[in-house]
Amino acid sequence: MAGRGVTIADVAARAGVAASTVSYVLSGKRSISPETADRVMAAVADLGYHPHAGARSLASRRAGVVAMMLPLRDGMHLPVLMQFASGAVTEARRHDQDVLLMTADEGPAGLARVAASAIVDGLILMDVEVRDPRVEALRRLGLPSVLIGFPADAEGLTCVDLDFEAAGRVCARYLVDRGCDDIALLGASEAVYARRTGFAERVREGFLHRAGPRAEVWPCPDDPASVQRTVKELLTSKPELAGIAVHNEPAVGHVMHALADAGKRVGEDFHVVVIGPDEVAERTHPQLPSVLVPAETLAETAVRHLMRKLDGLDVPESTLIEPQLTLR
Amino acid sequence: MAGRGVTIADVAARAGVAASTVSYVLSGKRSISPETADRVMAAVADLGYHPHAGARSLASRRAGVVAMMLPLRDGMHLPVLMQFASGAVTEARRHDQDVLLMTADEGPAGLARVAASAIVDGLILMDVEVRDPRVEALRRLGLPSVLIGFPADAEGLTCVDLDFEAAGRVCARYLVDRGCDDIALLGASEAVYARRTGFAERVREGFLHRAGPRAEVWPCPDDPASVQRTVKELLTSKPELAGIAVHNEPAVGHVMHALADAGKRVGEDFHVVVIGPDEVAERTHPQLPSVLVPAETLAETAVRHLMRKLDGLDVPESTLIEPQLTLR
DNA sequence: CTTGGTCATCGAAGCGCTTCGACAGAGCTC
DNA sequence: GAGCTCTGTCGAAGCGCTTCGATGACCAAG
Repeated sequence: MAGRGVTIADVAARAGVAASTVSYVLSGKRSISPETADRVMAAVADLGYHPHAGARSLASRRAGVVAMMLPLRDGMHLPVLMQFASGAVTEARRHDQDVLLMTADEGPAGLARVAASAIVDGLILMDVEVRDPRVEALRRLGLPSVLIGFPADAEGLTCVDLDFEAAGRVCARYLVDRGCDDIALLGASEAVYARRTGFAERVREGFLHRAGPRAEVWPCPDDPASVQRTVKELLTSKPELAGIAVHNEPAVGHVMHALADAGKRVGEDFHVVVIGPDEVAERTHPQLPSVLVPAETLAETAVRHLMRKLDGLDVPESTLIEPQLTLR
Repeated sequence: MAGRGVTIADVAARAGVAASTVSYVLSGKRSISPETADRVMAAVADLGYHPHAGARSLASRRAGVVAMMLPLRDGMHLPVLMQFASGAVTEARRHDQDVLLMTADEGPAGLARVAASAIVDGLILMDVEVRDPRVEALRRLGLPSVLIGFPADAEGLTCVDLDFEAAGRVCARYLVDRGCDDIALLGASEAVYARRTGFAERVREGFLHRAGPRAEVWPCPDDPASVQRTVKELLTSKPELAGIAVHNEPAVGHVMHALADAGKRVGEDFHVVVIGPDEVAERTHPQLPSVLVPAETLAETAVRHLMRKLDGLDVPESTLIEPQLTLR
């Protein structure tokens, strides 16, 4: 069936038209009579014709492929990345595009390569950091792109991310709604802030904004001992503390232990809410409510924005995805 | 710098040679004098030239891209998939190839599409099942490919997978070496067997082969209650039981609880070894030794085999990766 | 000195597609 | 019924590369 090397000429011959007519039927760029179009489509189906991607890209200067650069090396939470990749591919296919997978370690040179070789039409850059050398390269290359995350200078770029400030607000509200007056946000470790300033601050602002005057924010390292100590100090300094939001993935388990040690019964006389992946919140006992990074939604939004850019439409420079609180 | 649209003609002009000469310098397919080659390479560097992927693919009938079809939808352990993807991209880049990401839900039609459009030269199919419609499509299309996993009829295909029989042996040996006489393998739930018969049996055979006559294999569902019951029955039926291997990811945590309830102190008077991802074995207390699916190695091997096939070299039809036991 | 053989390079053809301009024929208008 | 404008279709050019055959330069052998 779908023979090797069915060309547009074969389709044209079978339908009794010129190759250009086949092209126009397929692209819809000129009006074609319904009868001709039907015959062409029938020939396409009969022969199992698919345009040669290289030829198409050469002639039309559109590859039909977008690149996705993921930080595969370290750091990011693997399942989240996978969800992201999955969402991006699915959405891209809806637009008849394929997705080329790149790793962040190819860096700016990798971007230059794909741009110059015209192997992709555009690019989605995952996990953008505040000072990211790739961003500068992107500007220079003029390759249409969408970033996940916000670099220091986002001027002229299209960025998508979770609305972390809203996430902070949502967590505060969750605790307040449960009658907690004294609450705290247990923040991330220094390492995280170092890489991506901004997003931690935004959580904190959202949290404080929505919480009462007796809310506090405590930074927190993530090794067991430090968490234990931090929680103990926190409880001592605020004896009325009734709820905390944890924005520090690796610390969540330790926090739960520390609270148990202090005699707090989470879910009853004490409330905890997590900002992080589902797995983290599900692994505790009891399971915790959480606000997660909505990887699929981010990916879909990013792809959709990129498609619009490729079509010459405009898109907002900055898009913030509304956080969702999952109760458990 | 890397201007938009630097062509081979630009490079040729700058180096004072014909375009074909540039091509030959770059591909090494004809001998070129060192002086000329140097001049050409200098021009390439100066102009930031990268060949147009589409043009190259059209002229040479080689896209320089391989597809990787992942089961993004469900089932498989996400982190493992991600490691796999990462390993594949890294290895592919070493061979100057890019990787196109596809999802398994495109099915046979997706394979037909990428084959006919010549967008990729070859394909890596992840998580192949015993009866997999994609395998048939693959045969029909004649697209060079490497499968991860073994379908029912692997004749003429190139397959790579973990050597599950060896994994079973390794686990048995671990327990035997620790002086356990009575040991058991706690197997997977029915659902897993239904999809991919074969690999569970192989673990079992390896286990029994290496273990003493008093070893047993117990199948086990993975909900908490069933695990609890299964473990209890197991301990009753074999009072001398001193170690078990668990080949059932979701059950591991429950097994540990059941053992604790029964008064067994794992790591001291009782031994447990896991066949599964690192995360599963690290999440328990104490952490357990485990044999993991070596995703990166599998990916690298698969890509390497595919490259050889694309170069017309031959590769073994079946490759089994040696399992590694990680002590903790 | 011819002849034959390498070696390094060139020019042209062609890969399969899109796109542009051209052009018949149909349907208007006046 | 002459002059329009539209519509639907065709043919040819050209996208940037690889590859094949040809060619000149040079050298060794006869």
